[in-house]
Amino acid sequence: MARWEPGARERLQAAALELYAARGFEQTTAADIAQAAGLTERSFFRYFADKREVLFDGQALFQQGILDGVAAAPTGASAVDTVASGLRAIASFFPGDRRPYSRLRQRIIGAHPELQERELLKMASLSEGIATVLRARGIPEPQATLAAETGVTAFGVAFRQWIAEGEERSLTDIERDVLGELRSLMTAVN
Amino acid sequence: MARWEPGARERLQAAALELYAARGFEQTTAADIAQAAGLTERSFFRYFADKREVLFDGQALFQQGILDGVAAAPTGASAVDTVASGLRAIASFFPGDRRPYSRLRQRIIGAHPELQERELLKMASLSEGIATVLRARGIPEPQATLAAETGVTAFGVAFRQWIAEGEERSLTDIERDVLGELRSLMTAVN
DNA sequence: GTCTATAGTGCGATAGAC
DNA sequence: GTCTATCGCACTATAGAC
Repeated sequence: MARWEPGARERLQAAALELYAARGFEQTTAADIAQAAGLTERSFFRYFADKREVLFDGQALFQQGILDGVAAAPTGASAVDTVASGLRAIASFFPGDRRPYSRLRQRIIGAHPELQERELLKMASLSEGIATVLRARGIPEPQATLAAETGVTAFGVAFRQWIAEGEERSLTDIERDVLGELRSLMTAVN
Repeated sequence: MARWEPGARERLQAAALELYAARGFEQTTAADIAQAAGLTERSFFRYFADKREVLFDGQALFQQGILDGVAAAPTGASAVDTVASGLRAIASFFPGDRRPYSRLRQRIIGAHPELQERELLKMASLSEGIATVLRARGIPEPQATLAAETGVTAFGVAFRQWIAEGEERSLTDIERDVLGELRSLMTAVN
């Protein structure tokens, strides 16, 4: 038998999710998580910079998915349409069968301000990434930042709706509706 | 001479700002700040829940200022106009002579992800507060949340421009421009 | 005001894969 | 032998409990 089982990272993530859900974030020590994953506390911090980061490991992939979708928009598309292309692309990361997991994870994050902080930072980093792509496509400031942040806002609203109890529409459909609402909000004559 | 000088809270804030700017956030301990303010480490944590919070003491007033402005909008105004009323109201919190202070503070926050996290959480709380007022005024979801978050985005963009080097326009003027950009972004025909 | 748990870091040791 | 994952230990600082 090997000295260490493979998949330590995944075991740590799974254990953290479970323990955070069961006892809460603060009531769970890094040592608890490590032990549940068959490792020591020191190893936990080799994989994750801090106790929060263990819940955000998929972020890089998620962000790249959106950025690829943004880059795939036709040249000359408006800023908003370009960002919308990113949102459409990322919807495939959240198929219907992922809803229960997303719900659980979001419930944990929502219950702990420290975790919300981290999530907000990730979203801000995503906005900045999108704005950078937009600028590279010739969209000037402040339009690039406004379009990027507004798009991330729309994604957030759509995502929260997607994991709402009883919701059955796909994330793609919800995104489309939310973007429509946003357009009519801003164009209201009043 | 009094056993303790008045204004302990303010002295702690000033000392923290100075030390964070001089050596960085992580290189500054709570004890350092307390000592610079003539207090003990224990007292620091009596005033502020954690090392970050010392930079966000004005937040409650700031948030209330916006919410008052939102509440002051005429009944029946559109969601976006209602939020814009809040932004206009808060601009008076940032007169021209406050620019140097805001710049310094923002430079410190921008240099430290932990502080950005805290700021983002404060802004999220502000969004939620605005959305709550909008709902109370009869604006349904998801419009309330979209308008609130979009408004906070616009404020953020305007504020960052206001503290940019060389910028001399008032925050009010910049806000108006940013809101105009946002409107034309969303109404672009393309 | 003191006392304590825990987060998170630095560094050296070890044990297996190759 | 090298390389790398993991461990062990010492340590500081935060933050909360008493």
